[in-house]
Amino acid sequence: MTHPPPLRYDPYYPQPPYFPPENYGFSTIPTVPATTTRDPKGGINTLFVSGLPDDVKAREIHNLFRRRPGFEFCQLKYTGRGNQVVAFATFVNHQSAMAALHSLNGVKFDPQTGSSLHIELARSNSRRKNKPGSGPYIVIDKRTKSSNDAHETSSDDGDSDDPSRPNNPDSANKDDSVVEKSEVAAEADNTLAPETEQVEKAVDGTQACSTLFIANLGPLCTEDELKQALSQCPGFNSLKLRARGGMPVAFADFEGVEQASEAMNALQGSLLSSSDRGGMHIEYARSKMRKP
DNA sequence: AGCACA
Repeated sequence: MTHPPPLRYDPYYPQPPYFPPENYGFSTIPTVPATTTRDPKGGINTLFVSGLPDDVKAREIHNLFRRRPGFEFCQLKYTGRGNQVVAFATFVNHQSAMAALHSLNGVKFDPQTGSSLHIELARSNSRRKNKPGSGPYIVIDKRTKSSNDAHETSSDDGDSDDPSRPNNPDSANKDDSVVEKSEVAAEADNTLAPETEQVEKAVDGTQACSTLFIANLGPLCTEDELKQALSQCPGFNSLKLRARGGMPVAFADFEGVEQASEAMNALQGSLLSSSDRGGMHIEYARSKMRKP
């Protein structure tokens, strides 16, 4: 009920691609030397991701792809078109990129809002490597207010290292003010969102917390099976299972907010053997679990 | 939609 007004949400959405990801329409193309020209199609290892909520974090993109085989690195890009955000994920080869594409395309990224991912092959591969020491996430901010005067990696290659939207004539290759940020600075932008705070809030208004609230568990859910599911997440500390009325809920504590977010990402909607009402529903808890 | 333990 307290969803943010959808007024700022630009319903721009890339249309279905003109070209399917296979070689349809390429029958008349002469022999393509895989030398100097940019590899067409078959050599694309980078995915273009749209359909993201405007408050998506680079960390979330990273968590989305990090378990996919062959994943290398990803970028989050503020397009400057409203609050629209797109992402690029790069894999070791075309096959693993296609595998990730097929397994994640159309997946509901945010169960709260129902926004689902739209993934296509990018036009060109991302070239930026994830440099250690510069932060784990790469954020490209092309929003109108270029409040970042630092340009550490702005000109490390003359190529169009930035795969633009596959279907948008408006993809202007002006100047990529590429700044590697931490995730905190992502939405601290005074251009269009003056209401945003430094604290990270989920779409439903809940606040990020290192403890997770887990609901939609089956009535026969046991602490052990939940622990088993949670222990595959890094930073998992402890679990408390409480039966409220008939439906049990659980609280899972993590080392930090980031690990809790990763776990929520990894386990959201997943089924336990005791599940009888669909997958787990995970949110940030309203307060952190007391110290053990 | 449902959020406890101190």
